[in-house]
Amino acid sequence: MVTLSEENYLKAIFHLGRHDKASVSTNAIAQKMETKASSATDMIKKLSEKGLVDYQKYKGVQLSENGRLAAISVIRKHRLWEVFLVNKLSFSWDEVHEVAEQLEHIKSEKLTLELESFLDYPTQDPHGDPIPDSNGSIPSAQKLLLAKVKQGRQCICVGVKDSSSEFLKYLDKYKIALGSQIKVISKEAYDGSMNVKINDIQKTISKEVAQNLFVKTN
Amino acid sequence: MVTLSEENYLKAIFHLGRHDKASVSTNAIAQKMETKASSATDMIKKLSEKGLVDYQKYKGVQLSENGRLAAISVIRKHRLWEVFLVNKLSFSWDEVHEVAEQLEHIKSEKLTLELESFLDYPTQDPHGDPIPDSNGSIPSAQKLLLAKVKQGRQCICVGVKDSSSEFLKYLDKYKIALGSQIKVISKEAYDGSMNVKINDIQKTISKEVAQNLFVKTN
DNA sequence: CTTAAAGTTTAGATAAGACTAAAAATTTAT
DNA sequence: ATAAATTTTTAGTCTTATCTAAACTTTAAG
Repeated sequence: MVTLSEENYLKAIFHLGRHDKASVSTNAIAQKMETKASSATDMIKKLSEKGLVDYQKYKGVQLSENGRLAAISVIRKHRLWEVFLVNKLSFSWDEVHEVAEQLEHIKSEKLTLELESFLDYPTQDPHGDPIPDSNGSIPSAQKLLLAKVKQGRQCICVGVKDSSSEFLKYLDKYKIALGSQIKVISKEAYDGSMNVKINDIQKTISKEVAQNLFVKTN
Repeated sequence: MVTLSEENYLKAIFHLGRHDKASVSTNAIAQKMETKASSATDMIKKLSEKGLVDYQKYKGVQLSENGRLAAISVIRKHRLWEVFLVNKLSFSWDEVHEVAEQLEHIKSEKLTLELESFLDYPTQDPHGDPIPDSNGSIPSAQKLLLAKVKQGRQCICVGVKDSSSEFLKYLDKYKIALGSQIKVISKEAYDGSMNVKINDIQKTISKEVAQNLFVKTN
């Protein structure tokens, strides 16, 4: 049995180890979990004893195969519930996180499968993040940051890197949503800002925004 | 903040104190919670300090107004989720309890309200139990046990007293569901069994079954 | 009305998960 | 290459919810 707390740690380790595949440091985990390094060490030991992570003292951890599957299962449920909250109940994409953090821990294989079917097998959550399937495979989205898009190119918004409520509200305010057409008119070398057309409306976008918006070029 | 464990105790006390309004004994609570009397005492003290129950040593407990509201809130969520599982996902009425026991603890007022709206404001769960509204009022169902129905009377199945998986499966097997028409043909004084017509099909029903089926006479 | 049985509470222990403070290992800088 | 800084671990404590065993109340029997 994986406890609620263990699930949260596994999820944190998964997210921290996502990009570079070096091992994840105790401090990084503690920071993500908003706890102290000593607490992280305690939990790491427990996860290690349960075979969910590979751990060597002072060298950080990596998820084992079982740990990875457990983490992905939680992430899958989190994202499915987010879709439910937005598509079926009237939550907006900046309101779903906290509730999904609770719902992701509900233990029922049948529930997850039925929910997935009820939602018509969505492949991404309201922020554009991919939803793992029941085998733990994660559909890879070939997406890039808007900041990387060359002048003159057209693209489609497919996700956000920062899914904080503040950023999502900013996007809502300017009618930027998943699927929005974005054309890069010009880029300002000085501050990294961009001149873009979003759904045919011209707007200047800061570097901060461009670095937190994922797009797909077409 | 009411913890998960506290919520479960409050729910247990609510159900135990439902019928007679005498105070609920420590042992009864311990038994319902499948724990020891000493553990129940500990929790009772905690609930008492939080003002959720009225407690006098050796005299049992009663829910305070706040405790009652907290218990009802949990029951409301439990029953709404059961409706969701049966009406929206394809759970049968004997499969919902365990999952609803988890879902009932999700904390989000908005979620509960939106869920209720999504389900079109149901007034009872799949077992015929009333769903409290957001103010904590419980619609009273004027129902009685099938065992009490007089010979020759016609009635409608509106709920179950025993919602164990075994009983619900028995009912499914003989096509007895909420809304089924039941006519009492005759009653056997010796063993309390009954001869009934259920949706025009004749059947003999044991005392055990008749004492666990709620009906409304018309 | 006294005593035995039943029910309840207290005392002391345990496990999970967190914390503080201090020790140990590693990394960085001189 | 060693000292300083940083990171990580250990040791000991706390809280929540549980347990066992023992002590204490209440109830029931005679």
